[in-house]
Amino acid sequence: MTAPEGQGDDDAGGHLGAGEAEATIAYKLRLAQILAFRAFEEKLADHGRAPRYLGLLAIIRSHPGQPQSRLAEAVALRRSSLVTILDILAEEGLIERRSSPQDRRSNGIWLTDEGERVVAELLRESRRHDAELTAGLSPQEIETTLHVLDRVIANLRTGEAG
Amino acid sequence: MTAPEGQGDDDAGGHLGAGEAEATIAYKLRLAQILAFRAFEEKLADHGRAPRYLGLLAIIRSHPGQPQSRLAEAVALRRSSLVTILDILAEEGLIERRSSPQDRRSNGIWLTDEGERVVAELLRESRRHDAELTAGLSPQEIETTLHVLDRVIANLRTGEAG
DNA sequence: CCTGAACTGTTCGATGTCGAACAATACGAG
DNA sequence: CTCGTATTGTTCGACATCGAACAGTTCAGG
Repeated sequence: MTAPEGQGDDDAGGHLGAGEAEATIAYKLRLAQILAFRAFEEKLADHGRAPRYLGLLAIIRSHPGQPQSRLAEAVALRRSSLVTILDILAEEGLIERRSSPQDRRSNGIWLTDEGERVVAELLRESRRHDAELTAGLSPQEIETTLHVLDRVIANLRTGEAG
Repeated sequence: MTAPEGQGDDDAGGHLGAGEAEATIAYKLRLAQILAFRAFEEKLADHGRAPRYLGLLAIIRSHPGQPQSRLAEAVALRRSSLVTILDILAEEGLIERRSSPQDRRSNGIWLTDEGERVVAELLRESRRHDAELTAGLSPQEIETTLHVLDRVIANLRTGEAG
């Protein structure tokens, strides 16, 4: 019943499907994420690099003063990758590194006032963006999907042996 | 009810959440995709670069002989990115470029016999991987999520003005 | 106190993806 | 046929992310 196109047929219009691989969560997840991320960034191309790192910025807002390593885990990037990112966000005046008094190795990361302002605005945009993504879907379907994604993330994180 | 941690609290254990941004599909989508892709690649680190491009290979298998530009659209990458990828896959002996007789600009892309073999094996692995991702979830929840992701992808693709 | 293991942020080289440009080819309007 | 436009694969420079290495720091055990 769910055969968007005959596999192997040289159909003229529409997009190519992946045959049986298309039935997997991982496959659709990747496709959807690439397209969603791209669309969001293009729509806000005039907002500097903040849109790309909105997820990170939102975490910093909810958890001010956390060390970089903790933030890296939260956004599923590597400590080394976060260095450059925070350099950029600091240069754009959105965040601040304050060296921790308790632990001289680590920095606490904080939003600047400008950062707070930008994040608040971009979060509004992101809600609008999400509404576009999910057009034509019921609130129930969306809620189920959020729940499933939570579980998928949790399943993957328990396997994350440092 | 769904408050994994108090926002703003300096909770000791667990992972940091993104506050209100966490409620969006786009945010969870990105997190889940990064973790899933990474886990799959690490598990199959000894299989060359095929795991990373399994989605592409599966499409080629289902639609042999398609031009590169078509494949690029299907996997949501750019034409220019696909050139290097196909170079690698050709060098590993998994695919073949055959110049089209009808249009001397374009190449048809085909799996080699080795490619067919590798893809078949990796698709088995990917099904196993997907089962791990979705552990603890009901078939209904998974089906709903697949449906939602399909719709999200469709919504994003209609906006893709060339 | 001392010493070694673990953790922090950082640098560096390798690889992946992008956007803008390009030559070759196809094709439609006249 | 002819000319302009669109498309195809490609190259190139910019940027993002990674893994491996590193120095500085913390801390537990002896």
